[in-house]
Amino acid sequence: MPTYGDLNEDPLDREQEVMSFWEEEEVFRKSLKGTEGNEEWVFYEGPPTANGKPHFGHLMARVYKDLFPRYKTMQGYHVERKGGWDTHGLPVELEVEKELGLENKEEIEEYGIENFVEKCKESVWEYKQEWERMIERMGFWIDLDDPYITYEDEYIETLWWELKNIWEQDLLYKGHKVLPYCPRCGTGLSSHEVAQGYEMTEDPSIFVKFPIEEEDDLSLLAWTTTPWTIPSNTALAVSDELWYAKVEVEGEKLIMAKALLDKVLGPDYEMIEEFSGEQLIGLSYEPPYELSEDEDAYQVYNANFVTLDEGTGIVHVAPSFGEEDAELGEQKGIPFVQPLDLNGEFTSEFPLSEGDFVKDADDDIVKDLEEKGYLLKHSSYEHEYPFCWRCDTPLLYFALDSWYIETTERKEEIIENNQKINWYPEHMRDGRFGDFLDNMKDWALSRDRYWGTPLNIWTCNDCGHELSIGSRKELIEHARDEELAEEVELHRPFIDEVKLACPNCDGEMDRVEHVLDTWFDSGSMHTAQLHYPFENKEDFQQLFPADFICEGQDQTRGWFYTLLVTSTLLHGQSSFKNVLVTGYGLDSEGNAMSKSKGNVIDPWETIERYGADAIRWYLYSTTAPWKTRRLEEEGPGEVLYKFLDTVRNTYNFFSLYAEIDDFDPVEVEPNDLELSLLDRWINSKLNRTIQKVTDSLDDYDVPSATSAIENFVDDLSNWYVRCSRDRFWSDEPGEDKLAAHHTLYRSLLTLSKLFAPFTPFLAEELYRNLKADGPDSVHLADWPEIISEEIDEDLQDHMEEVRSLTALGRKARNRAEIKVRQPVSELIIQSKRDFDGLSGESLALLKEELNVKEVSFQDDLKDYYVPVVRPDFSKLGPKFGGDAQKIGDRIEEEEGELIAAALDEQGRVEIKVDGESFEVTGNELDLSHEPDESFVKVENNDYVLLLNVELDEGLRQEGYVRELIRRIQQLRKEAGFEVTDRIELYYEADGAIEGAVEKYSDYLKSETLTRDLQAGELPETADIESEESLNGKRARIALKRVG
RNA sequence: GGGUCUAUAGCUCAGUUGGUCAGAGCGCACGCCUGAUAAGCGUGAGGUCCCUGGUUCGACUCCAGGUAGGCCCA
Repeated sequence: MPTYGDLNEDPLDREQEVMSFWEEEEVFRKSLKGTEGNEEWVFYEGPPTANGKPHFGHLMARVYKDLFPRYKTMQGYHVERKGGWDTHGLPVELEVEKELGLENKEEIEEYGIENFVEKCKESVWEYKQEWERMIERMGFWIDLDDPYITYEDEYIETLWWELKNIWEQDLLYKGHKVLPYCPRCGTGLSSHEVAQGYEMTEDPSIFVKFPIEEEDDLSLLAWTTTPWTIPSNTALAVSDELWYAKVEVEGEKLIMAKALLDKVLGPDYEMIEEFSGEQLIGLSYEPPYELSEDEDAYQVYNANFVTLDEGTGIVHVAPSFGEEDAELGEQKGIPFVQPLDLNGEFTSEFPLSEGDFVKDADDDIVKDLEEKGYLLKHSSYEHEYPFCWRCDTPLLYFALDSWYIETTERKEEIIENNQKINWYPEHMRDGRFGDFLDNMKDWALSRDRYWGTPLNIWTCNDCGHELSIGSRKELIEHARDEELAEEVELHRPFIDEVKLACPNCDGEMDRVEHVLDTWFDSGSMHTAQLHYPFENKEDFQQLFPADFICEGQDQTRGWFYTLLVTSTLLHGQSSFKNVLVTGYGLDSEGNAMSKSKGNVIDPWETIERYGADAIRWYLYSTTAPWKTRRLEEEGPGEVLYKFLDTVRNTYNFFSLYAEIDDFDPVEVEPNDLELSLLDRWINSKLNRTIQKVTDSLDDYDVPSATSAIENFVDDLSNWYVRCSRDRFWSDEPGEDKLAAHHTLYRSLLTLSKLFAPFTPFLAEELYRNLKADGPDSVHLADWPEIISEEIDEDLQDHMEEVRSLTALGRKARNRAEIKVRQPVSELIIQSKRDFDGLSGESLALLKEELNVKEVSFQDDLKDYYVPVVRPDFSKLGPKFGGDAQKIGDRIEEEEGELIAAALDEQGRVEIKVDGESFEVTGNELDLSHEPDESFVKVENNDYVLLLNVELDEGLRQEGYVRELIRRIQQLRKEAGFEVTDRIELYYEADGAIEGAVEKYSDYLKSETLTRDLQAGELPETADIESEESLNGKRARIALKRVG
């Protein structure tokens, strides 16, 4: 005979046990093995970097990254889940620099690149265990035994193959563009990196005068927040669409935009003349620092970026700083002055600040400008400025040698491929992501750093020929030293040792020193994770492209973009078909969580309080994946107590009676069961739920799926079980009881499968406690199938009527202040709609739930209503003056029926007071119909209910007995009796109660499993005794267990 | 400055092509129910559906413009 046992009360115990089970039985591996050969449903892991700790935000995407693969696996797909680690890049180098106390690139090179790179390789695993522990603890199934690792030679080899492919398509080029540059890190940054570093900062705000050569004492007024760029000024820009003005202020003449005069100069200026910006174009001016001798320098140009938003309408242009400046400079051939070295320090070209870092030179430059009379105003200004996203150094724009992928060449195709991607939410496709594609720039691919995938291009020292190497084999073929090429690690500095022979002139070729933007690493994982095309050619056919990826919205310009670009260039299509974008988690105040604010939620704290299932369900059920949400620390707790515990209790109820009755599902032939109304109802609901959950998940609509499950659990626990309780504890084994057991069993077992992708631990325990046959783990089980014949909409609607009538009936009881344990004689129902009424089982159910003897349905309730007449003093007063009050009183005393009859016949009524007679008409009275006092009336939009509230002696007696039974049950529980224990019952009470007990003794005895019932003195040997007040009557009762 | 999302009860959130939708859960107050219950049920308090205009017979819903916040981009 089966034993079921209770579910663990402590979720932490449960989750530990389940984890051990998974590990011992290798359930994850079995789930992959079991689906081998089936259709693939391809998932790609966006690789995390393990040199930082995992935090709560990482869970936001990862819960979904686990949910869907589990779901699809249960549906029979084979879902490979290869883990991955992102290992290269500046963040790693910075960690190591910090650890070693290195300040800049010179110090790194002094320390030795080899040692440095070795440290980087260690550093990327710093928090690997922390990550693994978290992933395991949260029940995330992903293969971490055989992950792809972006720094491994094989991975790099594929990247080289890809790069060569791109090279051969003529899409890889070297440019000399002005690039955002971090002087501390010594490398250029790509646009997606710059984007991450905008920060509010306070800078000086200065208005600088640029004297015009053509006219004495006349200056153009320009504004800047970066005094250190003034030495590099080589042009001014105005807009030909704006109006400018010449004004006089304190004896000097200035030109600036007319609209901004008041804002900049205040009221104390004198207008001289106004003109279009066009007239300024081409003017020459005298710069404060004349660092350029170029003829084209120091002139006024037209530029469309000039606005009236801030400043003076005249923009100081330093093409070496600022992207717009650089673009204008390029267009107009404005000379480029950059008195800075690669560390961001002024060179001897600008002696005033030689050796100073740019930002530190601000004060000196401002002071100098002031002394020389170039400064009009000086204050400070808060604005956004790009900083290096890693080290917080302000970025500069430098013209650097840099390698690019010419993505713009293939822009159309990339955009086209994006259209084929299913984005969740949909607006990402044409919204944020589509916008980004529309504004596409070539991908600045190279970095002047150390720890990264080396760019696979060698240049001939003699003839300048460039060669792209696409594999180790090619490397060996071209290498001067074959042995070295065979063994060399594909990293700096080792790979730099490999010299090639130029195929053109046989000269010596050196590798260019660059490494790659690390986004190329992760963005190429669709191919590189399999070491394709060097291995796994067949697997690649199966595993490209992905059906599903899922990451945070911050990956829009990151991984999502690079995945699409690389796969379009290499394979002509997107590498993912469906992408689920997850939103941000904010703290309870609505602020983004950040280390600096100290408001980051520690996931471990939450896990150890509520467990992984609670966190998972909380995240799944609160809102759509892509929405920004406020995370409440108590959220998972509510989920646990309210929802998961309800599931546990429902199961425990089943288990209790199933064990008492030796219920064995294997022995049941479901088709032979005689199902009750409730059974058929919950079966219908169950199938509907399966359908809803399946549809919702197929649509990546997670909250709809969870809410369908929550509704089902509510139906099961609070209606099915609640109404079926007596079926379970009835003494007679029989068909009905078996049907109840089996129906509940089936609901719970199916529920465990529906739960499996969401709350894998609870689902597992539930399943394993229940299962009679089938696989050992719910995660090896099939997703439940819908039996559509069992769905009965009419039945569901019908039950809704019952439930709604029950609720309304309880409201009536509440209003009448009669508790449910007190039986009442009748309930009369009038429906406001077409309604056939209830009969049979559903009627019995309603009577049972409302504890009412008779229920009748009536089309018309007029028999139950009596007319009620009330005086309307606003009418009586004016008419009868001082007599109005006594007439009113008299009307109140009179039978409403009589007055109503008189009004009906004659339209008026004689009221006699103190022998005087008054005539009152209908409109001086308020006539209404109300149920007589023996009824309480309630109604809603659908029904009117009349509850008969008159209690006769018989009903009262039953009430006492019901009350007594309830107390006895409570005492049984307090005494710790088993539900099957028989008892002796002693009582001593008021006569009214005694009479009731005698009358209903059989009922009382069977409900409380009483073998022997005795009135009189309570024995001293009782196990428990108590004095109770039953509906105001005193009773003492005692219980003794007799086994 | 641009794009995008969001704004509904004290809190977290639903509100389906404009018309019984002003809602759920949590929290609070009172009552009820309980051989499974950290549960459940009923009632009540609590709302300018961010603001202002517009379209319409009718707007939480559609449009425009603002305000505030998140993210992304300049």
